[in-house]
Amino acid sequence: MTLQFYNSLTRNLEPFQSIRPGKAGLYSCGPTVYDYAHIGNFRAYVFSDLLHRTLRLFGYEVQLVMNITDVDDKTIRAARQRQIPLGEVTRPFEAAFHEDLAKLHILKAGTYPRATDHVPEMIRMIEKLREAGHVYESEGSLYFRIESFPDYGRLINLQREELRAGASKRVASDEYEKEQVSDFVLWKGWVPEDGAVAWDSPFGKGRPGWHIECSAMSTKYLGDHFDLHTGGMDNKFPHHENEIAQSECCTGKTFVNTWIHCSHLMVDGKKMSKSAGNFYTLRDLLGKGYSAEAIRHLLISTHYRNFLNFTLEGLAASGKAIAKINAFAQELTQAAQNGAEGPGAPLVDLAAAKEKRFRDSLADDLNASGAMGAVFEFMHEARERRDSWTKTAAKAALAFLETAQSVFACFDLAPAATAPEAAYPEAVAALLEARKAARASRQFSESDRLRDALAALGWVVKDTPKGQILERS
RNA sequence: GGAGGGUUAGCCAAGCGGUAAGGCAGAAGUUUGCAAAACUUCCAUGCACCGGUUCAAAUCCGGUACCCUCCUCCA
Repeated sequence: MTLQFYNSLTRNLEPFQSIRPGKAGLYSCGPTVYDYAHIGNFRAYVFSDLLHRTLRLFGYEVQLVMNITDVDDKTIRAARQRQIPLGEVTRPFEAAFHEDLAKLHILKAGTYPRATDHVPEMIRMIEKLREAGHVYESEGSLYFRIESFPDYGRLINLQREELRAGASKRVASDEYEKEQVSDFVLWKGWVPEDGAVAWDSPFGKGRPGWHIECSAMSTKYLGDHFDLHTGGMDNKFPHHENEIAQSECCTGKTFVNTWIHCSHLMVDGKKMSKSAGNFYTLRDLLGKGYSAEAIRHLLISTHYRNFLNFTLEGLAASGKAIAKINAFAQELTQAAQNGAEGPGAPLVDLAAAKEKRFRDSLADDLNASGAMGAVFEFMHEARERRDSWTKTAAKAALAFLETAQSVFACFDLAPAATAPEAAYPEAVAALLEARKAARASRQFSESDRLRDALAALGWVVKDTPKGQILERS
């Protein structure tokens, strides 16, 4: 099956055909580094990673670019409030962002261009647009005249008359400085609130508008015309619409073939957002003891174009689900080492069939839920075929799980051996040792008393055929 | 007001015309000194509602209800 994606530009499912055979250029809208990203933001990045990994699974060499927005109203405001240079606001959050990406097993982009490192490119682009007659000046700032781009509004199916009317009640009626309310700024003339944040340009001292950075940086690293551009639904308008206008008016070429937008993460039926205050950061959740893998599982468990209602209950369910696959991988690893000889055809064939279902699901517009279903079906049906768990077949089964892991990246297929008892605090280790002795002499009331004692210290003890195992309660 | 999306078991969720995947929770059983874990089995005559098309509809068409997003901070 070939890959197909839902293209926001055409509102249709389309077979994916890359511009250059075997290669895919992917631009993923990155963060504004004025604060920690919340997991609603990370849904978009995990979605983009799912796309990235799926493209790789299907043999594409992916060139991924993700921007870091390190100059805008919010970052400048934070710098002013804290009375520190802009970079001292943005760099720590940029570093935190990369740490969070790594924790969520999001593959690294080839480049993470910063807006502040690409101001000359943006200025050149604005100059080109000005020469082509798309730009006008007002009160020291430069604006893009959307009337000069007939295709404006394709992404959101916008009626141009509505724009003219300024249909949104949110538009302040005193914004006269623009010819039309939906014209957007390319270059913001310096104002005192900007403080030291300013660049010299042929249009005077100032700073770039938000939208121009993505046009300048994406075309710099991926070319004037590239394959895929992703982001959250709320970036369709105005951000991506404006990117298209700027880029196409500047280069005269089609900008991006396929636009893919992921839907929002909800909390209590409402969009998770900074402004609403109903958000969790990755750090919050890790601090509560949830694993990054469970978070990743939850984020990919719903199709990217559907709303995902985030709950801690759902997160706990994800943690339990992935633990079962991990245990299954353990069993298979045992069989791969100690199993019988022979082809084990039933298990080998089953793995091939489920892998096909897995790949077909992903190819169909990134249906991760269907693909995850294939993995669980495989686990159950493999156990029904235990007779065929030969060394060879178990290796084939593990190979399928590794393929699944190459896209989902939420399992632990080779978990470390249970920590030795010596690794526990002394008091805990002593209780464990005493309980072990009590159990050896079948003094179960003493054993249960020691279990309660451990519970009082915050540990749950479980008896397995291999001995006692401790877990944090 | 305009544009777009949604409604499938207690919760999450796939399904894209051929008779309801999967996960969590729950129930019973195997195992266990007892638990836990693991494993096995069970768990929607039904897909918001009302019509229509069809041999066949959760899937297509028309309508109704409710929910959500966007319409220049937003991933």
